[in-house]
Amino acid sequence: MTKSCTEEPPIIESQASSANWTDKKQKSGHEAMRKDLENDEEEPEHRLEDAHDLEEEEEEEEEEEEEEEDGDDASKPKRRGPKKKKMTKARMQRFKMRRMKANARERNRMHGLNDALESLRKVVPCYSKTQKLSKIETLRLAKNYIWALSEILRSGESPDLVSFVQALCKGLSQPTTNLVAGCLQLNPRTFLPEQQSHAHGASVASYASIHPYCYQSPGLPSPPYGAADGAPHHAFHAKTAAHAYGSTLLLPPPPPPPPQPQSALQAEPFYDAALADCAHSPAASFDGPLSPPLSVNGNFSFKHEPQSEFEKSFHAFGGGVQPYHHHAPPPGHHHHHHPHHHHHHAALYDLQPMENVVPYEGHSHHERVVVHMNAQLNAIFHDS
DNA sequence: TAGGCCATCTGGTCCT
DNA sequence: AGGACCAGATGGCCTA
Repeated sequence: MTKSCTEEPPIIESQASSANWTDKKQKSGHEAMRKDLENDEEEPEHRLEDAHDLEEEEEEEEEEEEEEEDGDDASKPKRRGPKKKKMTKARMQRFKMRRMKANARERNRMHGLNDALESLRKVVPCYSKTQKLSKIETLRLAKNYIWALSEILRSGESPDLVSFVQALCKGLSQPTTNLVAGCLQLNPRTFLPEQQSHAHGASVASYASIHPYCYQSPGLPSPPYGAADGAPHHAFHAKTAAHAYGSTLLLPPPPPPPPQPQSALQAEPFYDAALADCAHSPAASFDGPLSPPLSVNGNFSFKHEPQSEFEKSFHAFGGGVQPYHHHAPPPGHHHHHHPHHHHHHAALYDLQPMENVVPYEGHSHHERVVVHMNAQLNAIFHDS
């Protein structure tokens, strides 16, 4: 099929399994698909019978081959290198079996990879079960996020929210940028140069103070992955950032987002997922513990690049560290019995809430969330 | 319909 | 030899 298989006809069975996958994909989740595929792995069993029967055939066929090959050698000029054995039925079967096993392994391997990617999605800002980031965007966002966190750890300073989001979104596609902005409850319009001033007051630290998981920590830009990866020309300064990020952050002008959750913004706000996770048992939906700030600390060996462009802009723009006081919410904080979190920070930080961001409905675990956040911020801002 | 994303198959290479 | 890893190819689905 794909490559010219001179001696191997297409393996039709495997195609069937592939079709199986894609069909199921539409209906149910990956889990179901995976089960099917696991069954598919067993498929060799019923084929094993064939192979088994052929085992006996094999001997005789083997002899046949020899004769045939001898004949070939005699009639044609000698070929060097490994003989191309004729595909007997038995050999064909063995080949198929090998191929099927290899395919199954490869599938599993890719599933493992996807699982890992999924767990990465969960620890990166902006996790949504309904609207997943693509693989590539997940990796990009993760990279930006890591960079941002490490920079914060290193500098001990917290950038303003706009800069932070810009940093996170660096190099991301526009839809993803929208998504991230939405998840962080930042109106994409805020990115527009002329509107940036609105959000400048809000530091990432203060924002984080009400976003536990969602906002595991504030962050800074990552090396532009579109450009030379090693050369950090991060412009954290919002003004320069607006240019540096180019079209990525320059979202299509104002048209106020539709009232109903749409496309990129219909994803659960980042904190939705986070709160949900907080609300559930520790196991939640994470494969392992959400990488806590401390482990971040432990894992990072941030190379201090003295006065990189990034640093300069970071220091130029970042607010100081804002100690976290979760009992003393910023002015304007209205405590509802069932507070909608986006209302909270919208009021608190003068951010422009996304009109079409789905409000979080399961706020019954706000307290826990706050505790989480507290711990995280402490870790981020005091333990490093 | 084109382009993006994805899952899978496949053959090659390297490692154990 | 067999498995892991990789990259190219292919085809399906979805969306703008």
